[in-house]
Formats: sequence, structure tokens, C-alpha cells
Amino acid sequence: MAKKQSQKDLTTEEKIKEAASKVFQKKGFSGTRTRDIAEEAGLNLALINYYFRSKQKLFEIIMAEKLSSFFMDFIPLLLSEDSSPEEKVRLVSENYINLLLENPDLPVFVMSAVHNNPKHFANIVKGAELIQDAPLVAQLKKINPNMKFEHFFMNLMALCIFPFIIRPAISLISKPIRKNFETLMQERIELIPMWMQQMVKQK
Amino acid sequence: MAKKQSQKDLTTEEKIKEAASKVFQKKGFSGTRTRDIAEEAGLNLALINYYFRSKQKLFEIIMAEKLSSFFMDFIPLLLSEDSSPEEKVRLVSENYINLLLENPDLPVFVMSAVHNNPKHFANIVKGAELIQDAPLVAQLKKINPNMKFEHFFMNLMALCIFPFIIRPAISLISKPIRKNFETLMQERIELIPMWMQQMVKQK
DNA sequence: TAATATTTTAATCATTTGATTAAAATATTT
DNA sequence: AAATATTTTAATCAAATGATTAAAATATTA
Repeated sequence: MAKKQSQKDLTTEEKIKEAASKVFQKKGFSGTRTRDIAEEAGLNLALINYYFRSKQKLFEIIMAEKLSSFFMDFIPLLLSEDSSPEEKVRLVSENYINLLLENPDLPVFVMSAVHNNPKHFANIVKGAELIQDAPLVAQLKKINPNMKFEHFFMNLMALCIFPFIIRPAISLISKPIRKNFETLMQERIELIPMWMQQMVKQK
Repeated sequence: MAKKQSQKDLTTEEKIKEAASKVFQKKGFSGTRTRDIAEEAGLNLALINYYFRSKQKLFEIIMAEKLSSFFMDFIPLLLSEDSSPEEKVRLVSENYINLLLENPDLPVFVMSAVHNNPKHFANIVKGAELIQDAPLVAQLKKINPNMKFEHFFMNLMALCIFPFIIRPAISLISKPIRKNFETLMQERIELIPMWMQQMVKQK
């Protein structure tokens, strides 16, 4: 019976963060009422302002965490000295898709939040500029001097993330969709590295 | 001096729609106040409810138009009988990227709106299910029976659209970004068809 | 256990915001 | 030009909502 424990022994502050995370991801900042969060957490409304000074402050904390798991966590994979481009792509593909299968609302949330306040993004995501000096850039240049790193980077991100953004549209062109989407994404973990390899070779 | 005319001779209703379109795309539905729209249009607040019954109704009209230009307008390109897959991909790539260069906020707006209300999406975007019976599907199957159409479709969309979504991140890994992004996108109009061709051949 | 500190609650405030209304201004018709 | 219809304005309403507060409940310390 130690199953429900994970919910039960959370501190009030953690309960609020967990609820806020859920509601903010579903409805965005403006669409979320503090009452929604309180209700989701099963707590009194005033506790939100007691533990976090304001809705804004709470949002910024959640936002920073989401940005981190969305961008920062896989940047080290691309920066690594000792792995090949193929290995890096494979690691990113696998980590990213598995992360998003667990957090399907994450991409739209992060994209909207960044879109609504690009400055936050620049402040929170530190160290991303290191990518342009990473060994990976030189490795790719060696394989194909014509392939711009920006394209490589955008394509890798696009192939991993975009399906989760366009998911509702996929259900329109693919008949049995429910479990199917997860299957498709599992397939992509292996397909994306192959596609990326072709891409880099070409031109 | 016939330049400013395009703004001047708009009817009040059109002015509201144009302002609403701009503000909704920047801030989303919940983030937009009817006062913002009135101010953007340089009109009295009450006119919004006079011409469109409510903020919700106005939003739905804008939303339907955006969804249309975002999805519907290029579906015919994929349905065409007489063009080759290469030509179709090239057409989509060119039309899409040029559309988005003119409307950079469109993707995040549409994605967020769909995310917040998937049902609307299913109602408004009619005919998308025709894609799965289009000649293109058979054409691709002939080239490579192993390539699932869902992957092909997602990849094409991803490569065209995603850069506009992740744009703020690109500015962090690419030094002189301002005009650079547009250049990158222009390049992609030709690159995406090549990448897609490699992709279809493989495996 | 008494005293003190912390956490939670219910009630309320002040502002924001979508919507309405009646009057004023403008355009159209007769 | 007079009469009528349409459009626009300013003022206001009612509901929603972020935030506050004082008291109650609970936990901690002495």
C-alpha cells in the first residue's frame, strides 16, 4: 500500500508546485486562475500567496524548471568531448522523446511561455551559446563543410519535438491514433539518427 | 501617396479584425483584453461587442482564418494527382516558409489555440483526412514501402515550421541573428526537398 | 503542559475586464 | 432639409480574480 504515498507525503509547498505545473501547462499563464491551482492541489486559495508571493512568482519558478528540463538537460549531451556525432544524435533523440512521452504538454507550454516573454528565456537559459564552440561543430564540419550547424541543430530539435506539437493533426491523417502515436515516437528514436546521418552526408 | 491608403480605407469591422489578429497572435486568447484590441485598432471599446457579439466570437473567427491559412491552404498541394512527390515537397516547402516569413507568430498561435481546444481544431479543419488516401501515399509507398506516411508528413511539417517556433533559441547559438534567420529560412526552401528525398530513399 | 511559532482557513478587498446602455454623432433616405 | 437609420462614444455594470487579513487550527518548543 506504499503506492499512493508519493502524493500523500508531499509538503504543502510541493503540492502547490505540482498542481501549478499541471495547470500552467494545460492553460498557460493567463488562462490559469490561482483558484484552479488551489483546487487542483486540494488546498486553500490563500496558501498560494503564502508560499509564493504571487501568481507571477510561482509561474516563474515553474517556468524555470520546465525550461531547464526542456533545454538545459540535453545540452551536455551535445557538448561532450568524447562521443561521435552519431552517438550524440542518438542520445538526444532517445532522451528527448522519452522525456516528452512522459510530458506531452511540455513543448507547447515552453514555446508559448518563451513566445510571450523572450527575455525570460534569454535570462534563464544560460550556457546555450557554448554549443557553437562545442566539438560537435568541428566534427560536423569535417564530415560536411557545407552543412551549417544551425540547420543541423534545428532539424534535430524539429524531428524530436515537433510531433508532440502537431499531435492533434496527426490524429486526422492517421486512423487508429490513441496508442499509435506512442508507437510512432518509439520508432523515431531509431529513425531520427538514421535520417540525421543521411542529412549530414548530403550536399 | 497611395501608400497609407491600405490602412485608411478599411471598414471599422476590418480594422477590428486586423487589430484582433495582431493582438491575439502576440498574447493568445486569455492574455488579450478587449481593451488591447480597441487600442490597437484606435477604436472605442464598445465597437468590439457591437460588431462581434463577444471576445470569444471574435476569437473564433480569427482562429478559423488562421487555421485555414496554416493547414488548409497547402493540403491541396499534397492531394494533387499529377505532380511527383519531389514537386509536392518543394511546393509545400516554398509556400510554407514564405507564408511563415510573413507571419512569424502564426505557428505558436495556432499550436497554442489547438492545444487549448482540440475540438475546435477537429471541427474547423475539415478534409484533412483525405490526405491518407491521396496519390502521394501510394507514390511514397512505391519508392520505399518501409517509410510510414505519418513520419514523412511529420518530418516535412517539422522541418518547415519548427524553426519559427524555436527561433528565440537559434539566436542563442547563432551569433549575428537578426537578418540571419531569414537567410537560413530561404536556404531551407531548397534544402528541405533534398533532405526529404534522402529520407524517403533510406531504410 | 504552557507558551510560542507555524500553517491553514474563511471572509473580504480592490482591481481588472467583458459586456451593456443610453445618448451623441454621423450617414442615408425620403 | 427633415426624418430615419446607422455608427460611435462615454459612462457604468456585474462578474471574475489576484491578493490581503485576522482569526482559527496545528505543530513546535520550553
